[in-house]
Amino acid sequence: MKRPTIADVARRAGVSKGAVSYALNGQPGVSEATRQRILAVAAEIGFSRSSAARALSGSASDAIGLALCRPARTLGIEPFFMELISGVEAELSARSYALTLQVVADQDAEIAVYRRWWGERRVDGVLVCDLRTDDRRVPVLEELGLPAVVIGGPGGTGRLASVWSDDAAALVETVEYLAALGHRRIARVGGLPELLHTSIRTEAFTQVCRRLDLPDAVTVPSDYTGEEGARATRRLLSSPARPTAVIYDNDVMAIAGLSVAQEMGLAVPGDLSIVAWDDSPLCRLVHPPLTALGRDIPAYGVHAARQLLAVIGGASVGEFRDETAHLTPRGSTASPLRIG
Amino acid sequence: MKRPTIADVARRAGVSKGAVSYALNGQPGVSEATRQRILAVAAEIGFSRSSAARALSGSASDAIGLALCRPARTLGIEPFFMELISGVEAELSARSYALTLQVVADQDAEIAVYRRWWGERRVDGVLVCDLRTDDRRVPVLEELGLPAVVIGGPGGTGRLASVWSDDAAALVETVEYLAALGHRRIARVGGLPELLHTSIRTEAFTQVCRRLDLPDAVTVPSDYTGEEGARATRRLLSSPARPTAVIYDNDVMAIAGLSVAQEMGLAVPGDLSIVAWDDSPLCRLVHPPLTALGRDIPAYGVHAARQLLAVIGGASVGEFRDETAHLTPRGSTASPLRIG
DNA sequence: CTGAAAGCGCTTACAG
DNA sequence: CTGAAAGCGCTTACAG
Repeated sequence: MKRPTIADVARRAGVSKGAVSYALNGQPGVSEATRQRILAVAAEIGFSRSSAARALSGSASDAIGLALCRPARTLGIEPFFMELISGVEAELSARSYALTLQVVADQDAEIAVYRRWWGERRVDGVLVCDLRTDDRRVPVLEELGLPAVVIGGPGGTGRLASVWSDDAAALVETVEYLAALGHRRIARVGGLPELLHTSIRTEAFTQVCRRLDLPDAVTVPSDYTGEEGARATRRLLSSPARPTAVIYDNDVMAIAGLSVAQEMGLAVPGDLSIVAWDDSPLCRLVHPPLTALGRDIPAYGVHAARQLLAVIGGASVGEFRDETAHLTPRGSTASPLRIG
Repeated sequence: MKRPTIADVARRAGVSKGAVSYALNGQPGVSEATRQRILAVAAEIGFSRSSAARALSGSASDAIGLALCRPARTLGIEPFFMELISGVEAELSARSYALTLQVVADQDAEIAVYRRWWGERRVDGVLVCDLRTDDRRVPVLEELGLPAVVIGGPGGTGRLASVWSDDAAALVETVEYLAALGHRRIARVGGLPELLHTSIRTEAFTQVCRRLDLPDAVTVPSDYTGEEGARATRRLLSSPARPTAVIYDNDVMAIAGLSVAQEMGLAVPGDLSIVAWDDSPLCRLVHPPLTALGRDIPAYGVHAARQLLAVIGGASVGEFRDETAHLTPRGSTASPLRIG
């Protein structure tokens, strides 16, 4: 059984194929009555336009691309991407756009995917994640002319549109909160050092600690996995002047840190306060629940998708500053116990 | 700057467009020398075939679809889907297939998406998740003739190909293990009751408990969220004959259950043993680490994708039985303490 | 407001 | 083994 084409609709509605096309695209060229009749016929015979034929005729492919460059093991465990995707989807489905997903091994593979997608006209634009310091993907996308929105920044996005959140401000708020509780030795377990937002956080951390005259504002680099988070925590808690508070760059590492503290016989929050970035349901599941920096990630995805659709639509789009993460104090932070 | 077409390659290589097409598709019709020359020219000018034109000419669209019908909040927190997707991707990228993802609100929306995808020739086939008892999607896909592989079963998949794992066997192994430790009152916090694998597990649970002569083999239905997992656990632990062991249908609920037990002053595993399904890094992060039922989810995705590509290729494909989940004992299970 | 026609970039019989 | 040509299903100027 062949699927109906635009010619079937035209024949059945007694009009030309062109008229059907205009009616379907909501363009002038057909009377309102004709348009309604055509739409009714199309619905009746279950017609939907071939996306291939549309794309070939110069229309958009009505799909956007998202290439994810993270090893499978961290992809699964971090809620961030799925939440982002669900937001992106919400915006795309509303406009009948499809999302093409591709997991890539490294930046070169990612760049090759962009070239292929654009060459094949498979996507109308892409969302770029995990912006790095001095990111090689940015100039390639600029050169290709592939519509793109970078999720990250500020800065480092060249002439590409972007959506970002003020991580520096969120970090400062957190350190000030811990300092107000009486903490003096605050450490941080950071994310992948090559990511731009990691260096933005690290820089902000160093500066605010200097301003508040806190010593030893050490950041231990990590990779977002629980194993590395645990290792970094052990190292920090074994040091002679161990910190009384640790800020983690994601929820998984924070939970691993909590476990390590308990293993080592340290009370949380009595002996150690813990703050997690990327608030998630996980933070509320553990005992004590974790104080966390959170924001609406699905909404972030919605905004990114909206920006991209605007770029695809030909609009001149710049930076969009999303909500700043806010701190939700829970049971894992308190004033440090007086020692001796 | 226009992107190169097959005509550009043909002109530059001094052959017809047809020859280029044959060369690119690895079909007979061109000599090996010519093929190499054509391929070299194509690479040189950065040519890739328009997927739209290919699809329109009757070739495959080289994309498969995955519609996910879960609320955003559970999508993010469960590693399962991301792990599955990373496996699916691994198989697809190797064959240059794209993955089109769509998050849908309910089964009707999902069915509409299948109809649209097929009508638009946007995908060559689909992967179907979260199989339900008496699933309405199955007959629709059969009628449409859309190549599909159902992830789930056994049973309930009609004439569609499927990939499944023997949850009943895994559950029996778990109950026998707990019984061997001396547990008599074992409960279970189940997943969404409408999912087929939930009812398969529930049925297996009831039967093995009867066989082992264990009383009160109660299953509390839930929805995979931490909140519901916590609520179900509170209910179980407050009952007069509280269980000494609980099996959870996912990791998130198990972690929530652990938290509740600790809140209520019950020692794990002394007073309560906990087993989590869907072993994940999370299970190793908490304290004590959770005994869990696990299997290789990315591999499951690889197998599902491979099956689907076979179906698309016209092969007659049936059920594929994947690895059975195996139990990894960790600190959350032990013999129950003798009660006074 | 409508109809006939060209064209998008491929694939694939069909002659040579 | 190669070349010329039709056709996939749309969109969009271009005449009427």
